[in-house]
This record gives sequence, structure tokens and C-alpha cells, in this order.
Amino acid sequence: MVTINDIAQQAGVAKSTVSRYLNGGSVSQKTKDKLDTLVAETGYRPNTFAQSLKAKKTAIIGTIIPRLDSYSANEALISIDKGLREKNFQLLITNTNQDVKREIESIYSLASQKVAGILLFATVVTEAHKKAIADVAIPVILLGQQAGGLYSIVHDEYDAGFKIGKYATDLGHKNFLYLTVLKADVAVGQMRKKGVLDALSESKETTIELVETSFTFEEAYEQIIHLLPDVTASYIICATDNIALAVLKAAHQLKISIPNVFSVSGFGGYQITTVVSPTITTVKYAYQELGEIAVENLLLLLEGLPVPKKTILKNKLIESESTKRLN
Amino acid sequence: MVTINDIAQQAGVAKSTVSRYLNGGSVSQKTKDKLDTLVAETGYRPNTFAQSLKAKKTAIIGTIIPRLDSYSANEALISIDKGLREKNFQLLITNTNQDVKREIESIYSLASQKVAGILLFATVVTEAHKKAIADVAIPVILLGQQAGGLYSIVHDEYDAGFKIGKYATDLGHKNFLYLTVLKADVAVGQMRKKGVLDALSESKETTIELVETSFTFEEAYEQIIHLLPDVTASYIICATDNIALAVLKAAHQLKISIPNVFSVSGFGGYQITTVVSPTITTVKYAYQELGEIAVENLLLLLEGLPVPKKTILKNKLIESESTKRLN
DNA sequence: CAATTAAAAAGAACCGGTTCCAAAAAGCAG
DNA sequence: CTGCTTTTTGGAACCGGTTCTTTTTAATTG
Repeated sequence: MVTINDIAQQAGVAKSTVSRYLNGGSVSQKTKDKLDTLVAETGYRPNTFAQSLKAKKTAIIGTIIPRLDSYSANEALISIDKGLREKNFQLLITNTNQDVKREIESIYSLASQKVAGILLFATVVTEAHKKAIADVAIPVILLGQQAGGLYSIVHDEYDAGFKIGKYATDLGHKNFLYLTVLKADVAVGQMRKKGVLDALSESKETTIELVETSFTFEEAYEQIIHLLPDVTASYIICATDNIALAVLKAAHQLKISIPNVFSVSGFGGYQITTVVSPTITTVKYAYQELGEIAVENLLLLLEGLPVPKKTILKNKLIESESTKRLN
Repeated sequence: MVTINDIAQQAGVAKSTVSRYLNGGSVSQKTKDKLDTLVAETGYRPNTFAQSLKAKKTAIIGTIIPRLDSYSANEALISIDKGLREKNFQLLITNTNQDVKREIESIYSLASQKVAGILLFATVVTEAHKKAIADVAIPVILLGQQAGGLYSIVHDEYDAGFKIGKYATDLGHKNFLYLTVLKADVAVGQMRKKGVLDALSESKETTIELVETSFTFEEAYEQIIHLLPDVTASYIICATDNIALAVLKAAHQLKISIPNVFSVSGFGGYQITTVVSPTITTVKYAYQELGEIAVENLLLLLEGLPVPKKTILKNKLIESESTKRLN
């Protein structure tokens, strides 16, 4: 690989001159011409390590995502990528495969790679997270989860849950099955659920059964196909669209008609909810906006400017074919 | 940020001693203990830039993907990520947003970041690609597309197309609509199509109309919803599962019953084809295997070992509910 | 206990850039 | 043509690690 020294030597100038040339400093027309051709010929590109080593910083933003096939993370990543590109930052994506330990590792690992900032799609926020974030002296913004004292951008999970609960009881439903995810997930497992429960409790004589399932489609499907025949509820509230899809498939497999036997709704507003039949009632989250604000805030932090500790994003109920009025 | 010099100074030893300690060289128990606590206290982590600068290489593999929400790329990325992690390599993902110019840029950019190797999910392979790959003296493997002289791992596109064509004519279909993508895409736009056409030509009195559409669901849907009412064919061959999904949605919107009015099939074997109703007949590609082989071959190349220039992956026809026998 | 050997630590050079400062070259006015 | 200013260039130091060589310290042995 050709280095700045090679270029300097071939041009018969000092490497400091080449460096100045590369960075738009004052060089004579003569040496400029000489270096122009030399750089073009050799295809020379500065070693970014050497640059970053000297500069003590990079133009790289690290993102930590739980899964590579997460719809919500991908949607947000698209706008993050776009936003960063406009500001000449590079995006580094790290996958943790939903392993909390790897989330922590990734924070440290990104820090030793001297990324300028970190966007963390956390599943849970433990003390280890807080310690890691404090240890690495790098701006970190949590996405989709919140924790006291840390910068975070979150969806209004409680409101989303409440909207669904209200909507379902307004349709006249009384008996519910709620397919949730592990409680440790504060945003989905707790806030969202609390919204649902609060809304249901405003209506008379409602019952709700809680069953914990998985984020992944396959695991959820396996569980649901066994569970579905015994469901007596008239409305299944799924904690994510993925779970709702699993219910739909299981129902189709078991020849259970939706929404006639029971109504189903999800959370997320994944595009796929509009593609399947029946289309799924859901709450659409502002993933794209999440990404935009994440980039905006992170870049402000990098400049040392003040940024709100917590941003809450609005969502929207999308009424669709998978739910039915009872009264 | 704490550096090796800080550690050395606080421990009262030379930085070379600290380096030796960190890399498992011989150090006395006394200094070992001292450094143990010091490193733990300060949370010291070596600056990877400085390390890579000296080592003149990294343990990072760069991947270039056309879209962040590409199912096929994501499926492959999952196994790539897994494979690399096992070998202690890090994965760096670069998105090009389907911009060929950015594909080329990314190759150079990854090179100046001194990645050990590059996995390129190319959409097309131009001369500029070949030049870039030659310029950067780094192993590059093309995924999903092929080009003379370059390492590549591809799906058997021709065979996939032929399978669908054979299957459809066996069902008794004669009149086809083929929704394809831009011709510049050799793998999908040409090879796959050729397989279909060859299979159809083996059957008597078949007609086929070709219409070019987009890789993205939304664009394809917009086009198809206008086109569908006038379709006279009995079978719509979609060049990707995404397009097939768009046809399904448009049909549902227009109250056209599939497979009764016409049959529909895709290519890819996306999970979602098994979730929708009707489930979609498709050819399932070995994305996971693609990722595994990609990692395996790239690591062999890094060791200077011989690797086949071209690997062709098998695929499998998945017969499903979206297609119907005519005879 | 001195001589020999092994283990541990220190010191310097290097990786490939950037930046600061001093030196050289060029330009300009009197 | 001289002296002064401005522009261009060269040299050295530095970023934070690793590695090689040399020196110091500790252990072993006759």
C-alpha cells in the first residue's frame, strides 16, 4: 500500500508538503501539479488510522442493534444513515444478537475504536449499561428505551398501549389475551403493557390473561400454534406486530377466521401489516423520525451543545381489518 | 481517555512493559498485580487505531449492501456476522442506497480504513467496480452477482428461473406476464429471466409479456395497481418475492382472487411469503449458506490459500397457495 | 560467594499521518 | 541591487501503540 512517504519521495518533497497539499494548504502550482498526477497514478489514499490517531477522534458513529433483521431498527437505521451521510459521518453497525452482554462489550469496543458517538438500540438498561456509558467518555443516546440520567429518544409506549386498550374496549370487547415479551424490557414489556391495562380498567367487567412470548417470529409461532385452540378471549393484543403476524399465521393454519373468531392487533406499524390479509390493526411508530432526531441530537452533543435528555415520539393508531366491532 | 503511557507512568514502568503485559509476554507477578488493578480501575482499553497503524492491518471485514432493508442481504449478514464473530473478526456494514457510485466509493473508503477484506453485495458489476477492486489490494468477494476474474458466490439464477418456468407450464399455463427488474442487474435481470424464457419455450404456444418494475415494494405496488386490471395472462411471474407481495396486495385491493384469476410466484423464499395469505410459490435461495461460504472463503483468501473463483448455490422450489393448476 | 544464566524491564525505533516552527525561496518596493 | 515581506517548503515532534535490542535484576549453580 502506498503511503504519504512514498508520494513525498517520488515527488521529491517533504511529507509535510504532501500533507498540506492534501488538506488544502498553500502549495505552489508546480508541486500541486506534480502531486496531482502522482496521487492519481498511485491511487493513494491516506490511512485513516494514522489520521485518527493524530486527530484523536473519528467521523464514525457507532450503532448497536439487537438484531440484523429487526424491522424497527432497520427503519431507523435508514434515516440515521441518511442523516449521517449528509454530515459526512460514517455509520458503523454492530449486532448483538439480543445478547445483553454483547451490548456492553460493544459499547467498550466502539469506544476503543474511538467512534465519535454511539446510538444504542437497547433491549434493557442495566447497571452495567450505565457503568459502560459512564466509562467511555463518549456521547451515547439510547433509542427505544429510557433510563434516568441518560439521553434517550423513545416512543410513547404508554400512550400506544392506552390507545389500543381504549380502541378495543370501545369496540365492545371484554375478554382479552395479551401476548407480551419479557418484563425486563421496560419499554415494551412494562410501559406498553401498563397503557393497555389502564385503558382496560376504565371499562367495566374486562378480563385479561397474560402470556409471555418471544420477539422472534418463529419462536412466537411455535408457542401460539399450541395455545390458540384454547383461546376464549375475543381480542388478542400482541405486544409487537411480529407476534400479531405469528397469530395470523397460526390462525390461518388452524383455519380460525380473523377477525370473526377473535380480533388481533399489534404494535409497531411494520409495513408488512398492510400487506397481509387481513391487514393488521396496529399503532404506527415514528421510526424514521427517531433516526432523524437521533442524528440531530448526537451531532449537537458532539458540539457540546445542550440537548433534551428525553424525547418522546408520537404514534398513531391504524385501524385495519384484523379487528372487529362486537357491539 | 487513558493511554498506555498513563498506565505505564502510574505503575512506574516503561510502556513496553505494559504492552508486554497486555499481550501475554513475560512479566513478574508483582508488576502483573499492579497492572491488573490499574487497568481495572482506569478501564483502560488500547486504542485500536494505534494498534492497527503498527500492525498495518485490522480484524475488520467490510460489507457493502445496497439497502438496509433488503431481506436477502440481511439474511446473509446474519450468518456473516455469526461466522466472523467466531473468528474474532468485526463486521462493518456500509449502505449504498442502491447508488452504484456509492458502491465504488465504499470500496475505496473501506480500503483506506484498512479492512482486511470486503464482501460486496453488488447490484451490477461495471468496469469501475473492477478497477476499484484491482486498485485496493484487498480481497473482495462478490455476493449475488458474478463477473469474470473476480471471486464470487452466486445463486443458481438460471436454474431458479427454469424451475419456475417448468413448474408453471407443467400446471398448464400458457399466457404469462413477467414482472422483471432493470436489465443491468445481470443476476436477476438477465440470468433469472433467461431461465424462465428457456423453460417456457420448451412448452408449446406460450406467450409472455415483459414489464420492468422496481425492487422496492412501494414503487412496484404503485405500478402494479394500475396495471393489474388489464392483465389477461393466467400466471404472473415476479422477479422477486417483493414484487409478488406487491401483486398480492394490489390484487387484494382490487378484489381479484389469487390464484383463481391468475397465479403468482416470486423468487427468493423470503420468510414473509409463508406468512401471507395466500402463501406464495417461490424459489428459496440459500442466503444463510451464502453468508457462511462468503466468510469461509474470505478468511481463506486472507491466509493466501486457494479459493474457487466462483461458487454456485443450489435453490429449491417451494410450491404454495398462490399458484393453481389449469389443466 | 563469584560466575553464569535466565527472567524482567527499559529504551528506542517504527507505523503513517498532522502540525508547528524555522528556513529557504520568491516577490516586491525603494 | 538591496532589504523587507510574503509564500512555499523542510524538519522535527507527536498521536498511542508494538517490537526489537540492550541493560538491569534475579535466580541458579559449582
